[in-house]
Amino acid sequence: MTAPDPAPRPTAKALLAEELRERILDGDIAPGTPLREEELSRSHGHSRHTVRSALSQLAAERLVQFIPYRGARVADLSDAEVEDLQALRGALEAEAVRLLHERHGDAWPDEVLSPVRAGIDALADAERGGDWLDITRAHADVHRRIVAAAGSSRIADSYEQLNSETLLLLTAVRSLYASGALAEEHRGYLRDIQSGDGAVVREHLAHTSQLIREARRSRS
Amino acid sequence: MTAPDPAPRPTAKALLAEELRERILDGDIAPGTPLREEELSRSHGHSRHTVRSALSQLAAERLVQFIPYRGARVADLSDAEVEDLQALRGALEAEAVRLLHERHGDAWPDEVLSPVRAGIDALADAERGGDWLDITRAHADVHRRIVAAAGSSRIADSYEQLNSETLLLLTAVRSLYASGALAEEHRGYLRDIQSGDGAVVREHLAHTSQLIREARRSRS
DNA sequence: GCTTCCAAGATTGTACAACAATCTGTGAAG
DNA sequence: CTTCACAGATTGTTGTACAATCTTGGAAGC
Repeated sequence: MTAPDPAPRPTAKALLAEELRERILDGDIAPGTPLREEELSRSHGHSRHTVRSALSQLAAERLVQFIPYRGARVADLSDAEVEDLQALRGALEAEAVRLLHERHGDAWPDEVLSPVRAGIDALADAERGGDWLDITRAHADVHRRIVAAAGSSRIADSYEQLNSETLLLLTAVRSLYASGALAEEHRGYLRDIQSGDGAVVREHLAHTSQLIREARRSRS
Repeated sequence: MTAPDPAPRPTAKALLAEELRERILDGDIAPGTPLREEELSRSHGHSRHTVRSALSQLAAERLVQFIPYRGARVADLSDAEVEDLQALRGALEAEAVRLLHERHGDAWPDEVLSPVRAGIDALADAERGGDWLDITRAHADVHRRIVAAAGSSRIADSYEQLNSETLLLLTAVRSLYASGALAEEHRGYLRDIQSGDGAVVREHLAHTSQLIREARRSRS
């Protein structure tokens, strides 16, 4: 009996997509920037065909927008779309929390809480480190771990996608949290969601949305 | 001021994807069937490149599974994956219902209810017609309209995707509902969800899941 | 001066062909 | 009966070419 595909060899398309995704999420390529096939082809040493598949892969992940005969550009979300995105994230995270409560009641076991706590510890480290990108990713990771704990791989997958998009829209924002109190805030959040109440999730996200909105405003 | 892209001309890739999607959802091509690039290329008169992009588009929609060097085949969901899929659908529809309740209270206005009622009427027609495929699609459409009414295009999009997948897994099942009482059942459902209670949604979906599970069992 | 329209240039979409990389099945060797 | 190697099948990637479409700059008309 063999394990089911632990590591399917990466194709050139996948590698290229990975590299571009990385650069986009690092803010190396700003939202709205056109991604020219010919240019990427030259700079990355792949054929235009391969570039095209990598781009359409990223388009499927919504990191780039692809319009026929007009090419691909790094996605640039409107305020309304940001709002919508957060609503969707809320729906998934609230459902994850509800499932966890349904299964474990008001006091979740360590096997559930531990990974999340580890994520929060990593977030605390990142905050001490002070690098904004690290903090953002550590923050996203805390939420991802909460959703993953619910055990629905499908919900976790969808959430993962959205996380990626959220990271993207945060690239334009360089200093969301001045305080450095994120880790502490999330310890409280982890305590509160054990009630299984979706309203707690939505309130938390609404707070984040608010910060994002302000940050975007101050920068346009 | 021009309207924002009402109808971007369809590319060959999009047309081919559309055609394949249609055939897959109609049950014309059974789950598990391999989709050979060369063969599709010949039979549809497109280059292998075009076939490949169409296939990877469908893979992004999860209608086909794509494994490097092994090709694409029509997706075939395990029971666990079906369960997971329903959980995700539940999360989205419950959130849509919650949003609608938040906005409209316990008695939703006609502008919200009308499209859904129209969908239910269409479902009733389909039931009278007796064609199983029509019934399934009309049923899916009722739920889609409920989610769409919530006004979050992002949630609606995600739900649409899942609907497509659900339709796919139903292709293997030819007689879910013997009764022909679907339309009536959904009039009741539409009444009940106006309370905004997600539990109503989950219960309804659980019922559907149960039927799907039995139907799959009796056929393997 | 301003708008309208057209013609290059730029960019993407699709095709054909070829070869490399990888999987799969079949039969020989043990 | 199992293991292994090899040939055939299939996918991954590249190169090139051309068609389809968008974009831009400027000429013509008001």
